[in-house]
Amino acid sequence: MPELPEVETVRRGLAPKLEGARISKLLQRRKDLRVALPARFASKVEGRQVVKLERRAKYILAHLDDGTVWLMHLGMSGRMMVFSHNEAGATPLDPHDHVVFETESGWQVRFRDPRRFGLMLLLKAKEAQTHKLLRGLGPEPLEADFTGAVLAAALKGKRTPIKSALLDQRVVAGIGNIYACEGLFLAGLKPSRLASTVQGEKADKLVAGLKSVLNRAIADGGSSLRDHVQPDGELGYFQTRFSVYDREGQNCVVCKRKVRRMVQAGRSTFYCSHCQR
DNA sequence: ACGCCCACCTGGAGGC
DNA sequence: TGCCTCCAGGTGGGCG
Repeated sequence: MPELPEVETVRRGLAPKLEGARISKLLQRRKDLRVALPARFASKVEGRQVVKLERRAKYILAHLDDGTVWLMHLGMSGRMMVFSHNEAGATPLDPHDHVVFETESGWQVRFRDPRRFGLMLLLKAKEAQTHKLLRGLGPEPLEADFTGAVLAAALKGKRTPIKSALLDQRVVAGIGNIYACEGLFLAGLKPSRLASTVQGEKADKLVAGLKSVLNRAIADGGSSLRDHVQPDGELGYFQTRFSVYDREGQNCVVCKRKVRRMVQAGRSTFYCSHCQR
């Protein structure tokens, strides 16, 4: 599911409702997602105020007023849905609404995740920097310090296809299957190219391609394929702008030759064999 | 240490 | 209509 642009879209949708708000009630409808939910989850969150919502890679971090960090990941099929008090009353819960919480200001948020690959954890303030899920993450691709030289250094010696390397969250954080394919297309790089050969100008172009596609996707509210919707229920529409992803057999937007699909490390890769070298 | 493969889940789409 | 197979925005663990 959700990659960086979708997670950022969710963060931006939740922030106006949650930042500064106090959690009045939390309902945990299932004990475990990808990992066990926090013990005594409700009692640790109820009464706390959300100070700030932050995104790191594909994680959303809700900083609470006691220093706790409420860590959320949407997995493949997770979404956040925001309802006003009245809307919530008129909308029955779905069997996959695993965590439901309310703010004193009258919002209800539902975390719905049919496949349950997502997670919610509570980290103590000190843990937040060192927790194993966050510790090894690579640079944020939209930060100014993510440059061609930085990417090139991370790829040095990597004997894996560049497509697979981009999915490695230690190399760069937040890229998933869609934006790896799209970024490589924009950079004119063949997905099967050995990662270690992406150096110099090639790395510069790849960084530019990734930043460009991520920024445009965020501006469009992310890509709504199967599960992603913005917290207010609006669909993202970046999927209508894909150059290669999910376009097998259709014409390349640049050269009009057929877009191809192959499987790398068990994941579909879409590319144009003429435009990408 | 590194790279590959699988498992973890559910649901939707398409074929017969 | 129904059943069966394949596929899906992720990721961490185990294996060689």
